[in-house]
Amino acid sequence: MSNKKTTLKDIAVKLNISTAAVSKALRNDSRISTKTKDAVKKIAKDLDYQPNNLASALRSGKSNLVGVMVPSTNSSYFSSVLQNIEEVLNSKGYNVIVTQSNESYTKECNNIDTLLFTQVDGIIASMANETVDLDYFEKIKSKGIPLILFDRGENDLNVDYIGINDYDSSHMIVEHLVEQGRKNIAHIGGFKHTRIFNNRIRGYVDALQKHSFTLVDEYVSESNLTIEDGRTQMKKLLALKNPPDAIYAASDYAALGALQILKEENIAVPKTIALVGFGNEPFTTMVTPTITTVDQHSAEIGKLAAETFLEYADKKTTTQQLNKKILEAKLIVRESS
Amino acid sequence: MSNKKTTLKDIAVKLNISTAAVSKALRNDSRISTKTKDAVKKIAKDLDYQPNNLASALRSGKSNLVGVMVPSTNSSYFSSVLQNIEEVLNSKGYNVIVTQSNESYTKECNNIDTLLFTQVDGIIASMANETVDLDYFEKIKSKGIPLILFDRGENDLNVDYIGINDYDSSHMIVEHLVEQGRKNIAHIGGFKHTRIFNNRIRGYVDALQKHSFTLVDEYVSESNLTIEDGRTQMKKLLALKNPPDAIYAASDYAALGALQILKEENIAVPKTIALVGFGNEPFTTMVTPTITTVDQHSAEIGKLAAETFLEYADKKTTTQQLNKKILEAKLIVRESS
DNA sequence: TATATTTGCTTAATCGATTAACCAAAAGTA
DNA sequence: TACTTTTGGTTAATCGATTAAGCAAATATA
Repeated sequence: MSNKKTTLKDIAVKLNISTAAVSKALRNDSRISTKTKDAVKKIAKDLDYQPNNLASALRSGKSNLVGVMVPSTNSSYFSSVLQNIEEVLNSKGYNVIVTQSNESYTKECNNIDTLLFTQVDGIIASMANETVDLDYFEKIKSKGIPLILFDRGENDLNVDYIGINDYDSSHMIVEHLVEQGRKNIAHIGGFKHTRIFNNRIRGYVDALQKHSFTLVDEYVSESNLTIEDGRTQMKKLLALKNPPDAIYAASDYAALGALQILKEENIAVPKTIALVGFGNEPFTTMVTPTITTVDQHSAEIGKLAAETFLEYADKKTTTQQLNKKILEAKLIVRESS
Repeated sequence: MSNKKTTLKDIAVKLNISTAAVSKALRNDSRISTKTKDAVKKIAKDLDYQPNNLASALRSGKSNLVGVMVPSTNSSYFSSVLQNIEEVLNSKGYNVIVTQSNESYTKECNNIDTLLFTQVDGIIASMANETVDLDYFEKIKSKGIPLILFDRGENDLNVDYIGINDYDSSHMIVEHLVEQGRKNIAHIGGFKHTRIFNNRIRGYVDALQKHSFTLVDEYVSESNLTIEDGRTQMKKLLALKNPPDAIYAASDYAALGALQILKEENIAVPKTIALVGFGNEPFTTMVTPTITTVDQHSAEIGKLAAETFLEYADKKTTTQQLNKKILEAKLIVRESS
């Protein structure tokens, strides 16, 4: 019908008052009479008035938009984090813009530019695996926009970080496998330059040492931890003259790849080789055998990330520092170990 | 350092020219000298100037923001659609705001309000399962904002729609099962009030008729098609005095639930009972046996949805009508059938 | 009654980028 | 030389909502 958005002016003209009065009436300013307020609200409803966020955002310097950048929304972990961020922020009047980096540094830089261009009030991000150069993230800081990192973070940026204790998680896993009587534990790991994977590797190495196991170099690999990577690394491990009797993969996807190979080779899991993944992806309960894994408290992390942003939300100046909120991960033992 | 965003004015002051000149210089207006342009661009770069999108959006009436609403990002189908929408739109200078309805009608209404409030230039959506009332979607239309539906659409809204041919897909599946010698084919279906599920049910019924099979009422059920629903329905089917020898589930999740029960009951798949899902979720290749399913061309649908929006993007008036783009789904035969 | 206070608005400036309208100086043309 | 055209800008209005400042009328106070 009207095919045109209603503005404050439309209401003002209709009631023959100023737009200022209309604006105040809608925000329940005490200097506007109840009579006028009621009249304004009635017309507003009739005309289906909705405030133009762009205008108020421009005026107030606040867009009420928060940018979230994840490697991919297509993992139950990130999807759940996202959902919780959205929930918390929506309840506080913020909207969320989601962008995916697809683990690409270039895409990540573009996304950051996009978010800054859109005038977001803050950015919550988990870094791409290949990201090493932090210039683009520094750019966010230099514009005075609060930056909250989760999962894949970076100490050197000196901003807030929310994640689990990866180092301890590795200990937990190794401990568990040792308890099961395993002697030769291999680790299909992520790249060392990504802090969380580095921590998992360190945790693995130190836990072995704690139990006086010797570290076999061939037992540790670095990759992107995809299903395909899991398959490749598993094949390599089986080809060793002394193959391991337990595998700890730093992602459920890699664990799944490993499991596929083990099944193809008719190797009994967990009898001959035990398997542990990381991330508690839903498919770990769908396959046979179900895979032992580590839960990363995605919901909690999403909430904490959002709440951390909110702490900065109404301050005019932003000064951030390294402030870590670390949750304890939870080992979920299933059939594969 | 500066902790303050650079504006046109900052550049203008530095060069002692008007902001209008700066604006034109940056957009390569022919009425600005090369010398001035170069000077402006240099300062812009030095000060790390980034245009305030809110201001230009307000002025031009275009936010360059497109809202996307899906039931959930946590499915490979929606995630892939999303990724492709984003890709196409980003390349044309648009940003994407993603919201999830979690299959809730209330959340969907809130999301629509949010998107309208944010002044998006268009909305691409797939409806929640429980949505029956179309008032909120009508609201989008009445504001003159282009609306593109995909997957879960609705003819009565008279807007563009992109999806697969659900009716034909059911035929394909039944055809396939009949070829495998199956006589008693059950259907774990979605709710009839959702058009796509209704079409799948109709396709199933008509295909049975085509092969002169009698329709057994107990063989058809309606549910939300979650894993749990799949388990429940499968149990019911097994409890019948004449259980089916083939299951066609309208979602992979329901198919997975059914498979879990079949395995628990030690029923051979596909020997005793064949199983077909819908959606080609990655886990269908991860379980044992791998599940036969239907691919919905998520990437293609995402691209088409984005391109359809772009057709309206620069027109001042929007008049939409029912305009369907239907892709043929692809049957992917695997071990379960 | 005279002054102070409160009520209920209006006016005008502002946020930052864009653009129509305008103008002075330089260059071109007859 | 006298007029036209082009060049290279400037001024001011605009998008819609918000808000500081102002002001007249109504009400309260002494």
